[in-house]
Amino acid sequence: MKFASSYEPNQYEADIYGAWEAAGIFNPTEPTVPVDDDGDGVDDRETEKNTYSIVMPPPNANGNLHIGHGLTIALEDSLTRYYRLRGKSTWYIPGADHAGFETWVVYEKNLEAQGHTRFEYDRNELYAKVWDFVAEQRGNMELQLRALGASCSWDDLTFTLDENVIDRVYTTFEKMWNDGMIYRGEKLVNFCPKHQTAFADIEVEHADESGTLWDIAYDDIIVSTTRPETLFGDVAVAVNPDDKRYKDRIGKTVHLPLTDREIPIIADEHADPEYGTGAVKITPAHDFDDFEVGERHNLLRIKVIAEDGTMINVPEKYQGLTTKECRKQVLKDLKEQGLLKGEHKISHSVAHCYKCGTVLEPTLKEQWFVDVKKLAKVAIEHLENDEIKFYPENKKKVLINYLKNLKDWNISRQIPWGIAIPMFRKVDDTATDEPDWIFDRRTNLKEIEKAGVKYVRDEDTFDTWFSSSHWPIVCTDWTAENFNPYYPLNVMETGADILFAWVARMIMMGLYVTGEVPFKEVYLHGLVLDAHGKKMSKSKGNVINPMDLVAKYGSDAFRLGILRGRSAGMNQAFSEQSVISGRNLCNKLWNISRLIQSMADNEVGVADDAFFKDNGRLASSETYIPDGPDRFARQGGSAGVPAYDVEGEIVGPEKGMSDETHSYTTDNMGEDWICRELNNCLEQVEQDMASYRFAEAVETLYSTIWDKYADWFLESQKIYKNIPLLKKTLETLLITLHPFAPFVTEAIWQNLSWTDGFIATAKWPSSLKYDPISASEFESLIAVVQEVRGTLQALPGANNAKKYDLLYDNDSLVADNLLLIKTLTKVPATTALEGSPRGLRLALANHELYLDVPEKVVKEYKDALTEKILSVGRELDALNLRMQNPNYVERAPAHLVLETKEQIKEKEQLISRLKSQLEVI
RNA sequence: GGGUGAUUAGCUCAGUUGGCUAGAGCGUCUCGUUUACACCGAGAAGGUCGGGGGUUCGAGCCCCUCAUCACCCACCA
Repeated sequence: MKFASSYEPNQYEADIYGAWEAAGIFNPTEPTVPVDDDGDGVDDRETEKNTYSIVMPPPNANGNLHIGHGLTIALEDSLTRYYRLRGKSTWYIPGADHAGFETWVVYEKNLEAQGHTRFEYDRNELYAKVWDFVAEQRGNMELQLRALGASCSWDDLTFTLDENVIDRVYTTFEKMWNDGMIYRGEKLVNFCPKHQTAFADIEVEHADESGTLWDIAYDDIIVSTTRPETLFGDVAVAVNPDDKRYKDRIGKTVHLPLTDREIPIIADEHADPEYGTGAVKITPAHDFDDFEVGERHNLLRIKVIAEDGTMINVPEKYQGLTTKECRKQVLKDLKEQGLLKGEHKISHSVAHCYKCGTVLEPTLKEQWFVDVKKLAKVAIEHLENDEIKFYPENKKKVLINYLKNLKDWNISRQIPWGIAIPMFRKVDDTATDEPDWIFDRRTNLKEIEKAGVKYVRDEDTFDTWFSSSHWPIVCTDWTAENFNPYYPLNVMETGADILFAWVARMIMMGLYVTGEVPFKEVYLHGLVLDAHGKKMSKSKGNVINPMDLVAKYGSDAFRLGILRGRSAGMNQAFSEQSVISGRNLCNKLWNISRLIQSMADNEVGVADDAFFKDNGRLASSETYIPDGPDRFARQGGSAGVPAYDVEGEIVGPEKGMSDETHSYTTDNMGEDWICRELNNCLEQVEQDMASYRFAEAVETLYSTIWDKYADWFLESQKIYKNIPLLKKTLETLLITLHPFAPFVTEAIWQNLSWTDGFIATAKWPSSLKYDPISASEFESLIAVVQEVRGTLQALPGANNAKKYDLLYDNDSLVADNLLLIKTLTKVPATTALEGSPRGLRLALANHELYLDVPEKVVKEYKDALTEKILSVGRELDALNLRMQNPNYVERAPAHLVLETKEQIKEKEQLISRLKSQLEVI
């Protein structure tokens, strides 16, 4: 007997994971390479796949997992294990992210701490340094994934800087370049002066801040600005074409303060007559709106702020100042000249670097852009064609809406840690016929030569989303030539917060590269918030480390807990209580198994159980038969009735069903009932998994295991001991729970004396056979037991259960199950009533049951009885009211009306019985 | 300004196409140490489902409206 009295996860988890991994059960069974048995050079496989593929959103290679990863793994691994048990060739592909910018920020901080800067090294040196830095840290997160039980195929781990990834990205880029979808443009980009890199729009964080709006006189026209220092870059003043105040001035010029330049007054819709003075200065090189105005009016772009945040192209006096210093100086000078006409406090939103919080500077830069129009259009078509199903559903609409308004995508980043952009610029001016830029994969070289012309490498790297958008393609090793049963993926599971950044781009890229959508379904999870529903953040100090929880309560408890109460796309608070409840369930299941194992150990023989004989594990002797008539008590049947299938049809004349694992029969109501409940549970879990309702699946399992299996079935089996059925039903529960709680179910499986192999690769259970009539009669018995218990506890005094006998009269359900009822209610005796009724009648419509309580106690119970009659009366009134409504009788479904009628009859009967009891008192 | 979601028990949340007395976990209260489990067992209290209106025989669920909260996108000279 190996079962300890409680389940200690730490004793098992690491060993179990190690055993799984060593056995290679996480690897897919269906090959990715073509199968060509007949040698005709064509892949023999059908296109219909018996595969299940899912990729892991790659966690940062050199980081630790946070609670969001914990949720991710709980979701993805539950799916993976579920489909593995369902017999699919399952491929859960793990990944590690070089996390371009994130890692770079951490590394640069390190570098600075050592008194160095990035400018001391060239790109190749920096790349190598970061590579080593990451290599040192790497492995932590992979260990943590194992601790969470992720059943991923480790041999196939994909790192975002793997050669095949870079290869694929270059191939796509080349294709886009040739298709004319890549262009180099000088545009305004959000630039972080601290990190010296540009961002995509999507990476920018906006925050409302208070600022100052200054009114400055450009001759007689007053303009308002929050950034006076940019006035040196002004090239026009814009007014609204409909603004009567300035109508006559359009086309004229004004003098730009602090300079000797004249700038034109132009008419543009951008100027809002309602805002400020209605006149706005135009600085195309340093403001997004002004950039567009500049494009419309063909204005010059004068860059006055350098990338390091200092002033350039300005009068000597201001040259080299930081923007902050310059603003101060400009304001001072304007004031002195009497040109500063006013200032107002305003609130406006300011763009910040999402990493360091520095205010981003709109900066004119030459960058590589992807023309996304075609990509977005194709993606929208496929989305509208319903080729991808979204959970939650509404995200599809949100995504389409985003794609419709998508602007060209800046893919250049000025960070060494990333995939180099494979473009080279011509330096040899003499070869004027050659294009200025050429594509070449030799990015390890600073300089290349082609047809006698020299080119130098672009020093930028790709936006990580450009390469990540290939994730389903590179992870599954998709190629144009071969059939790949794993592409498209069955599902893409990831955070709702990266719907635009990642999911949208994977769809566009998948379609562009493969012509197919990259996945069939998308499940998006929300944020895991702290216990009070607040975002977790380091600064708030409310971050919860998933590894702490795993260490404290076990991996399964964490998984069960984090899945509980969570639904697709919703941000939801994390509750440690749920984890504790998960831990309790694991322990409960452990003890259930312990009990069943001990029953099996003490079992004294099941003659026809071939399985055990074959295994030679069991010493046979006699069947245990308890006292009393209970052994084969089944209403409407007797021992050895034929087995029934789910619909209640007799499927075989013989007692006993042959099953792959065990022969079992159901011999009493409780056994039929638990089979029915387990079938319901199975069906429910299957439906829930198909529709990604993880929390509901867990909930169903929890209540089936605890409230049904343990509380009623196992309690009843303390009398009956139907060992083959106990084994069969336990296995059913274990396998069904395995996707969510892999460790404890495996630990039990390995401890049970009769099981073989790993539960992780067991066969998903099929439904159990039972007698449905008998099953529903067990519910009557439950109702009887509950009424007895409830009444006993409501009686005055303590320990009533042990004081009063239960009397029954003319009640076959009770008469046939005396021992069971006695055991479950703990009454001292269950006795047939002789003579006239006495004691307290139980509030059950269809049963003649009394508690043998003395007169005095019955009288003390009078108030409770009166209250009971009143409450049943209220229910009866509601039912009668319903029946009195002719529309209900006519229009509601017949079965509902019938049900109502029956209920009325039942309540009336109950009331009359209780009333007669009251009269006696 | 555009959009999305939320509002159900003390707390965190379920509640699939409308159907009977709205559920769970944790918490609270009462009782119980019967050798599977105190990480336990039995019982109980606790909700006019954010407000208002509508459709329907019937609304937590559908429609309209208001309120509050959260998030996303755009803009803010």
